[in-house]
Amino acid sequence: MATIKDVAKEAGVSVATVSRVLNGTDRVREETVEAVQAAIEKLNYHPNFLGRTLRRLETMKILVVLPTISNQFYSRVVRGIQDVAKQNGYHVMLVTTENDTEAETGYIEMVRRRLLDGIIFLFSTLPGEQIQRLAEECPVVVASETIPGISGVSTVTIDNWKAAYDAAQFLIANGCKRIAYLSAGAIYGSSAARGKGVKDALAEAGLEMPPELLLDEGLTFKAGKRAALRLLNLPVLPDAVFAAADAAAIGVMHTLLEHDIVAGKDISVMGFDNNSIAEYYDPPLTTVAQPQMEIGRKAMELLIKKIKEPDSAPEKILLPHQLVIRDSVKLLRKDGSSL
Amino acid sequence: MATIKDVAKEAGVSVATVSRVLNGTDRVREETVEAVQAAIEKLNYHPNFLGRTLRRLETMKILVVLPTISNQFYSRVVRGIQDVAKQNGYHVMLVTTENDTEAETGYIEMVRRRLLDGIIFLFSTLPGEQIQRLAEECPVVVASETIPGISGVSTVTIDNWKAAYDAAQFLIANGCKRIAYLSAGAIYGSSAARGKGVKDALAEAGLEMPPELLLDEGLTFKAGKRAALRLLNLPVLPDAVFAAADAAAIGVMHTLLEHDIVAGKDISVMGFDNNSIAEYYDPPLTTVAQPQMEIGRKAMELLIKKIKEPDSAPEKILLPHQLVIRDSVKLLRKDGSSL
DNA sequence: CACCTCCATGTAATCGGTTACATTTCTATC
DNA sequence: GATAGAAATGTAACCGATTACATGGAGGTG
Repeated sequence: MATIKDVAKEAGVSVATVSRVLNGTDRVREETVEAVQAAIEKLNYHPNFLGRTLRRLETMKILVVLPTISNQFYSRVVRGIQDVAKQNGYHVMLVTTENDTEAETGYIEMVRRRLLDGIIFLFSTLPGEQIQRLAEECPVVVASETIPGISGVSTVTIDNWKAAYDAAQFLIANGCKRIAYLSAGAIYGSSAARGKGVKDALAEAGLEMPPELLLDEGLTFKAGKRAALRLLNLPVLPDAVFAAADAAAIGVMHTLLEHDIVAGKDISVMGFDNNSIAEYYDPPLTTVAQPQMEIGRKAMELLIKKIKEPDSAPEKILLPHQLVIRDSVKLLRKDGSSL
Repeated sequence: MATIKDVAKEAGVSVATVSRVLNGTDRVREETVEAVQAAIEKLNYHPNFLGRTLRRLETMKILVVLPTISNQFYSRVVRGIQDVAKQNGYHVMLVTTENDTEAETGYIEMVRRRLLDGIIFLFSTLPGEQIQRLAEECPVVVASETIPGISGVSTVTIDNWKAAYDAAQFLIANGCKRIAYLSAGAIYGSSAARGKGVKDALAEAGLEMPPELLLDEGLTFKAGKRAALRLLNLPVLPDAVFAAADAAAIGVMHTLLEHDIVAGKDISVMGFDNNSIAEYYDPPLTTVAQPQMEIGRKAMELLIKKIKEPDSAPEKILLPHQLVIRDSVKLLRKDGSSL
């Protein structure tokens, strides 16, 4: 592996001159530039970033922490992050925690130890206080997900409570009285907020949420299938199932269909996120859309701001959500007479 | 940001002693260890990795290049990589190229410049020769995908030609004579190999592959839908559609169904990869399974070998594939009389 | 020709660690 | 109590770059 010294020797100049040619920071005579470039070419030299970043104390790299990569929702958020990152000359690296707290700790150490300029959490298995502490030392943004018990960290999310509240109200307006809610349990802060939104909407309509309709099997397709089986074992089926992710909602519809219960006709089903499968499944799924790209873009903008001005105050950004009405919810009045 | 010097001063020892405490490389008196640890605690010190790796010339980090993260296939391969990486103390970082050659070049520079110990390509937009050149300088493994025109680089794949050949033979054995093949065009080397497998199987049965049945719309759900529309515009529909990815096969089935053509009854459809949606779609999709986790594991093993012994010879590993027969292919003899 | 200026380049300090080697301190032995 | 050897710690070189400052030579001016 050639170093700057080898190049300098080869070209018959000092390392400083080579560095100047590499960075274009200072005037160098044309012939010298050519000699250096010839040496670089000949030795197939590539500057070692470590030396440079050690000196400059910035890496132009940021880290995004995801729960798992097999999720279309996150892939769109990441796209948004990458957009803004690219415009600003940053490289984006992704890591998945796969529920491995130890590994995640390793990754955040990389930020602490200045191997990366900042970090965006789209999820975390770590306790809020640890993230809080990290944020006091390094640029940190939390996006899409909320982490209980943190303040002083910039976040970009939708209003999960309101989104679920709106969804539940839509179901209630269409005659549903018993609404099951599928979540991923306590790991996801957003799940809890959404649960509360459903409960509050029900309460406002004078309804309640019996505990047997609160399922936290998880939010994958398979989890949806499991949840549906549990619902089928109940003495009476609920009027509606609201799942905190589209994949789970589709799992529910899939299993119900195996028992000849058709979503949109015999029962109402709603999802969350508006993945493309929601549009194409049969029946197309009514769901809550999040502005995924925009979440990513804003998160990266906040992170860059924090990198450039470490002392700037944290911001909490709420982006708008949207109900996407398709065919999986049984409408009370199809003619739209007074809905 | 505290440095090792600050800690040394605080603890009243030299930087060397602090370093020894941090790395446990040498004997240090118990009381000194405690004093240093107290200083570290007090200053909230975290060693800067750059200094260390600069000296040691290894980062214990590797990079995985993916086309996109919204693909379950890759997520399983990555899981396999992460398994082996973790056992060996490596951290795994992911980057997606999103068809951005320039960005990808940036990432491979990180490896060249020793910011990372090695790189696994699950895909690449770069010309084969560039990867070839990189592999001569740094540890590189190509997995799951093949890149045309490279030698001297370790690879882990299935036999894509044979897998497609087997799939086509299965279709032919079930009476299909006109088989459409959906691929992603020239970017993916595996697509081409699979195309050749189909063609060779057809040729062996005395059949041919008319050009209008060779579609390279891409391999997403939407691409499958587009391809189906093109097939529907043909004077006669093919007997079978073989897509080089499950998502595309399902897109095909989806659009055909909109025209009342039912896969498994009116037409045969096969996919590739055996994603979980293949199992749960209606009808469940007949497909070719790849040992995704194993591909990832083997790839990481090869990479570690290459990192430890840079001069070891490259290996080309072929892992077994498997036909997964479900209901999307119309079987000639349902009783199994002489299949 | 002396002197000043400017340009190109070299020298050496520096970033934050690690580590070979040197030095000091302690312990054991006679 | 002198001395050898081991243990603990310090000193300084080093990893590969960047960059402030020093230096030397060319060209211009009076």
